[in-house]
Amino acid sequence: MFKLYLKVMKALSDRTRVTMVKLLQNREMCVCELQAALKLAQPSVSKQLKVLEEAGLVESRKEGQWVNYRLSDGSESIYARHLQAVLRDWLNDDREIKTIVRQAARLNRVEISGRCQPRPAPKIKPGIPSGPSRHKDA
Amino acid sequence: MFKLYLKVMKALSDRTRVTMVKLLQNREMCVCELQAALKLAQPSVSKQLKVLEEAGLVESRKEGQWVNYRLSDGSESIYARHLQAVLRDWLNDDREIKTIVRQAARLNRVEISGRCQPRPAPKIKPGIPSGPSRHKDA
DNA sequence: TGACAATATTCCCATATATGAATATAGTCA
DNA sequence: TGACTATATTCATATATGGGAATATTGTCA
Repeated sequence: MFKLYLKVMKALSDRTRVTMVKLLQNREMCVCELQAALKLAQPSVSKQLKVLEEAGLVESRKEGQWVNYRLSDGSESIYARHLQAVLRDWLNDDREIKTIVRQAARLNRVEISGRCQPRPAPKIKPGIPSGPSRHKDA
Repeated sequence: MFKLYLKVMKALSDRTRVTMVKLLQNREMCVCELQAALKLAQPSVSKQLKVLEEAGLVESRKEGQWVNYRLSDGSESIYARHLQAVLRDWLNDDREIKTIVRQAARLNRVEISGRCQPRPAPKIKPGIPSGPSRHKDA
């Protein structure tokens, strides 16, 4: 009980995670979209989503190659349910939140595709100098 | 706004501090009583109280040699006010909380006085072997 | 099947945080 | 004033936490 309370409260005591919740209040989003919205490394996004998930605050659902995250209904605990509810009203006028939410509204996973992971030119094995130039900036 | 929210949430995301709030829901308590109830070192208690105070969750008031802490009315922010309110209902059935709160009900600062700080025999200056045995176990 | 994209996991590092010991401060009382 | 008590602050330390790089995993598609 105490542990569950602490898990939910801690999950919602971090800037990144709360921003995620505020984003998900508008619509379901995949990791890649959240990453673009939050401007963080992909592993960071995945990890924070896991924290939220373990606190019973979000749920995930696979859709093709994507994993969509959405707010859970809070059935996990009164803490999750209650805080989900109040967070609908809180922080809506915060400048930082507003900016990110507004920008995220335009985000589209198809647009993001292909540049979601600007990987460092996937290891070219020595001896095979085949394709050095990827569609890095096209 | 976001910062204020985070301050309140973080303040209430720690086991010790939440327990303090639950204790203070019953009555005003001095540092020394809280220390006895929580079985922590005195500096730890003072520091956590400061965190709660800066989040607008508790207030302090001097009374003679004591400093009494009580819950604030939450006028600092909607976050403080709201969480104060829900915390009245939450965790009341938690075993840990119940035990501590029950024990604290019997606490009395006068009883505690004199053994609140079982200090390590306050530095006897060399050359003055006057009083070696204090009322350590009486 | 093989290349690639999206996501998760592991590992490492920098920072934050909770705690206690030592110490400082402030008030009380004889 | 001086000893003592309650509280606050400073300092050091162990642990927790958030972030990214590298890597693993999984699914899609040609």
